[in-house]
Amino acid sequence: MEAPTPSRGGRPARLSREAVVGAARAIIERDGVEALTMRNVARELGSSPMAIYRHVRDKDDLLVGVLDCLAADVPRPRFSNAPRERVLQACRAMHDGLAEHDWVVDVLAQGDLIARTILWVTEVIVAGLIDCGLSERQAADGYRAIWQFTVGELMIRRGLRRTAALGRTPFVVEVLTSVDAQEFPALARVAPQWAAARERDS
Amino acid sequence: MEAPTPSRGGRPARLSREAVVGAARAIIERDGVEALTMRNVARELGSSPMAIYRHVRDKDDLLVGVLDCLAADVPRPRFSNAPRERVLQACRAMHDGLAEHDWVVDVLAQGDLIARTILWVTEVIVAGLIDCGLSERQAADGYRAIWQFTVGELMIRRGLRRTAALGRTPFVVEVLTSVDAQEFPALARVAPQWAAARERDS
DNA sequence: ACCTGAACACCGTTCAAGT
DNA sequence: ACCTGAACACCGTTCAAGT
Repeated sequence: MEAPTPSRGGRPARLSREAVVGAARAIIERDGVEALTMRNVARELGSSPMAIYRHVRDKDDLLVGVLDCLAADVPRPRFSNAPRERVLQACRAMHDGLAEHDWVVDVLAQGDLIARTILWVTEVIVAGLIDCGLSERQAADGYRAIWQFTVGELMIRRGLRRTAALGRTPFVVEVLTSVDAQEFPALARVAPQWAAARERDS
Repeated sequence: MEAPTPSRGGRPARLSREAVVGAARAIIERDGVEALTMRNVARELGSSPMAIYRHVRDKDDLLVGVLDCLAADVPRPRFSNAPRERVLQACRAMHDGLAEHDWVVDVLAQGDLIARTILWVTEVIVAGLIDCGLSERQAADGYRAIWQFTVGELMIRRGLRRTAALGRTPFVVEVLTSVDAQEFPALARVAPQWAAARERDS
């Protein structure tokens, strides 16, 4: 999984999976996910596009690599003694870790992925829920709900960021605030509330 | 917005926005979103790729068109008298309407979008929440939470479907069930629970 | 063993020209 | 006014060849 082979003889490797993933991450953080192309990674490394395929199976594999090395950077908080508080801390760590790089939802949308390097968060959450008195089944369901909520939040936040980056007022806000009071009285009443888009955890 | 112009003289139109959107929808439902290319739409209509741009601004605009005509098909349930029940009915309508075409999360991930033809669902939910005694602010927040939860569910479901379509067991399930009991005791305990992936509403 | 160059089969979109 | 053809600037990836 790390080096392609123990490298017995032959031409010495100039690239490595680590280097390729690193270059990909640099590109994403500098120019956004949409700038991540195999050809750009190659340019970043000063090599031909095809050299990359020696160290990474395909673009998806590369993306998982970046995801994994990102997850490794999520800071591990000093956990409280109270189980309930511990769960919240872990949720916050997960949420903040992901929110920092909101492009991950693009990857998440692609397929079901999980970074092994972040399993400790899952462990803390599930353990905390059990310590709160939940059954194993309830804990599993609880984790699923938390994950679902988090993914939803990331996705919405990303959409809003995108249009914000374009300098336009979000399409959703525009539609919801300019609603016809005759047709949609309740929506018209709450219209002023939408602008106050705050951020919260689970 | 509908026809490009009232069409005063000149060459008669063979295509229309309606036809283009219809072809796009047919392609998506037959072959999946990844098959939706401008060139494929053109082929479906027996025209040149560029003819399409006369009726649709760009690919995003086309996608919004499909989304809108899909939303128009969401059936409107006979609503209960109890406000709480009404909210649940509307949530279910929204969820089921979206779940039927799970590719919409791809579009949602692209940017913040909303189909005007489905605002009635939003109206019912917000009105119902207010009737339940929530303040306008609470109702707005409540709707946001429901939407977030729904989007998260769709996204996860889509990821699982994708890998299921490939015939593989989901990556997430694989990782979570093969976890090291030493390192992650709580995860090992709940491991048997993950397989039972059921479906629920908010 | 590792890397390169040329090539394949695609994209979305612009632009000038036809009818 | 509507449509077409050719072209541009891209993609990810395969394959045969170089070192």
